Amino acid sequence: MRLTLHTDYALRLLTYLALKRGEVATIREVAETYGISRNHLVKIADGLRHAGFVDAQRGRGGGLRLARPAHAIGIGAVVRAMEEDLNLVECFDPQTDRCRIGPSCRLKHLLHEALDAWMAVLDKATLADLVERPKPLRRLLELSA
Amino acid sequence: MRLTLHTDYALRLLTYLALKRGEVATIREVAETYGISRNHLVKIADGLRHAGFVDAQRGRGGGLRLARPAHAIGIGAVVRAMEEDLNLVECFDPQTDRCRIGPSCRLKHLLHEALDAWMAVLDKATLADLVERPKPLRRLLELSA
DNA sequence: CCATAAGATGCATAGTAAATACATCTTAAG
DNA sequence: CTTAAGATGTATTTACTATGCATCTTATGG
Repeated sequence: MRLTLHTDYALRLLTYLALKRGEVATIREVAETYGISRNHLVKIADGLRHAGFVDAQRGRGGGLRLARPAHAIGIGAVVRAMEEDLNLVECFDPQTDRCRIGPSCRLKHLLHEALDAWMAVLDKATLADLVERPKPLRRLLELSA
Repeated sequence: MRLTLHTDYALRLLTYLALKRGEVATIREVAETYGISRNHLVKIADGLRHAGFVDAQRGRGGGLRLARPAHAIGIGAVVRAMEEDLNLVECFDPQTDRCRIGPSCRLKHLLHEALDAWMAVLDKATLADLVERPKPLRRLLELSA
């Protein structure tokens, strides 16, 4: 059980933007800072834009910034937006379910319960909580204090 | 985020064995009943045997049976045994962690918390809970009432 | 004691999804 | 009108999961 890198990188990007305090950051800058693929991050930024978490400005001097204050960006919401497939098992999706005992299986309920518990934890936190202590983070990212 | 089919099939196999009430079932029989690959199920049965959930008897008249009563088989334990990789993100594993903000990142803690909440739900249930109402399940699997 | 039916094991292959790269288009600033 | 930025679509690579196949080991029954 893993989250996709998409989700991981999306949260890193948002963290970076939160630490920028409203200034724009370019995708290139963020990719180079974290040492990850610029092309890949483009897709992720696009996803975040479509989901309404970031605003993008094209052209010279452009870049990305948070579309809302950090405390208004829930971590659960970000995960739900980026993680396309939260079907833990085949039978979560009626389209793909081939399991014979589907109708009477209690496992599905249990796994749904577990997933709800997982999401509840993520829904309690916001991006602001992730950058509560900005100083060490800004140092690690080589952002001016 | 998905569980592997390994885990899914392992739980189906255990469910089948629980419904057999101590009688042996062959891997072939279980694979054919669920309509899944026999070869694949062999591997899964082997994993369950190594983890101590089932006993296997080779040779004619052999097969699988639960190594312990259903109420002593925790669902969380099965998931932990079958799901090799519970590293939700890169930074969960110090071996693979390349993230620059690792040391100060609060996300890791949050995701660990969420994973604990998820596991807590699974740890509360046992195989016995999954077959609490055996009749409809036995009918769906075409096991004699 | 041998034929057969079962699991055990290891290797090979296929299928799928994620990650990455590349090319081109659009937009805005100076 | 040049340059720097994001937008978009396609192609490729890679990794992992799932599956298949071949062979070995073990036990039972005739």
